[in-house]
Amino acid sequence: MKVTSVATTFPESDTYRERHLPAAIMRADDAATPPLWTTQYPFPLGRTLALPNADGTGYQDLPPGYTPESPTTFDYTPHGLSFSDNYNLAFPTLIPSSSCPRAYAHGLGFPSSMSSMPNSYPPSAYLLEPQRPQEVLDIPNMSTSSQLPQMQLNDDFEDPVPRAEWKEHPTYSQMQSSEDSGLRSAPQDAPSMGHSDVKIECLGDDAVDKEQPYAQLIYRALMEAPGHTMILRDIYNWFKENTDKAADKETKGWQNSIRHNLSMNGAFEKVDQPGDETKKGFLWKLTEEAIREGVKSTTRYRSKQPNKRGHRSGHPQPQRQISGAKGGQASKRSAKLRRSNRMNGFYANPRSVPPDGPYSPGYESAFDIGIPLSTSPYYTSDSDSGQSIDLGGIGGYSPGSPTAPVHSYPASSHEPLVPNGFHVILPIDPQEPLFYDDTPSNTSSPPADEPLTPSSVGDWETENGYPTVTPYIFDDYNPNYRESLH
DNA sequence: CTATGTAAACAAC
DNA sequence: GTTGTTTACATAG
Repeated sequence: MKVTSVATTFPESDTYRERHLPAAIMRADDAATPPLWTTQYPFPLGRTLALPNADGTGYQDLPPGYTPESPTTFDYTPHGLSFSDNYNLAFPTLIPSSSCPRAYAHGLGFPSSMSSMPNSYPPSAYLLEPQRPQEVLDIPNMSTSSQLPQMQLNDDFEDPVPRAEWKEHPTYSQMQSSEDSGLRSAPQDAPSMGHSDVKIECLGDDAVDKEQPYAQLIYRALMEAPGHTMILRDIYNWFKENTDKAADKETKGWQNSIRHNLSMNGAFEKVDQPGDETKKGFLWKLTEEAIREGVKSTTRYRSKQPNKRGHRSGHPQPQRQISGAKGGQASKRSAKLRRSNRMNGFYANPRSVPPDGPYSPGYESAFDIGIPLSTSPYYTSDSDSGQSIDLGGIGGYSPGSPTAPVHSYPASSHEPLVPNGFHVILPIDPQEPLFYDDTPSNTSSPPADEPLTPSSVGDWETENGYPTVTPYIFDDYNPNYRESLH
């Protein structure tokens, strides 16, 4: 498999660059004249590539002969698995969509019926560039690409609309024609090339990010980051450069909101920052689940407090909490408890619940084997059993490489690795719908927002001997079930 | 009621 | 002052 380059957008922050970019790349990036990318695989100008080592501890050297002026095509088969395979596995379904990730929010590019808020923000809804196969793959392999719904991988967000309807949608036709045209070599055929470009392409104004929730934006930021990790400061910077949240006000509210979302949304986890880092804070990282399935609303991670709106006085209560009720030590304790519970087994993945049950003695504590310090509450409240499926955590954290954590998931030499550090998780049955109705069912079906366990042979969970039935847990807002791990 | 944004209390550094 | 956690409240839909 040939890879011309890996394009991603990096925040301009120096600290970020220093942390994530190899010197050579930084130099290339700094080149006054943007590199000329092959016409076949156009890439964002001024941006460059960073191929993580297979072990995730660093970055590969640029291919021999590479220069900013004459980028070369080189082979890159870190795990003997073609990228098309990766994509194929990771994005098994044909999803039409516009190139605008926010279409759902704006109602652009889709029928109004498709604008309903998804249960989660699927990865590709924000994977604007990083996982776009056209930018990574050597398309000429038509046999492969024919299997691969590459064009549809662009931003397949949760789509409740039957596929039959997709075909009637303009966007779909557009994609079809694009597909028919063969190589998407023409610039106009190429999907959005960079995050900032996307904004322009989609709406042509800065209003784009205004309506995108923080969780999504953070997700995007992290998706663009090597190893899907960033420190808070860089996330701030990313927001400054890519959103209008920061520009809107001079207040610090947006930063608070970012922190709030990082803390409260289970899609984000923090990993320790070993080494000589700024020692200021943690690295924030996307969970594997988030990478796979996207962000879910932060709301669902919030504690289930009774809605007191009915009898509210109209202004904040003078002393709405006792000391330690929130934040601080008590918070940390509870977080730790949750973490412990989580690590205690079934926190991680409902589908990874050991046969003996979540509290099975033999169930190894992921927390003890060096995993992300994931305090992000994939949970509801302290009384919650704190479930989450942070499989990425289990064995997914490489303490020695904060900038490129190894996502050994599933642990295998065939672990698919996308050049920019994305480890594509795949065991999704091609027949399996990407998204599900979130309506709690009165039947035995799993929580609706939970992807159904693939029933096909070869399902990794099955291989692990774990049950494929997701236990019911109670969701914050739905007493009928609890979301397992998100 | 849900999703989201925001303010703020607090603790630890 | 920054970072992270958590609660509370406001608001739009």
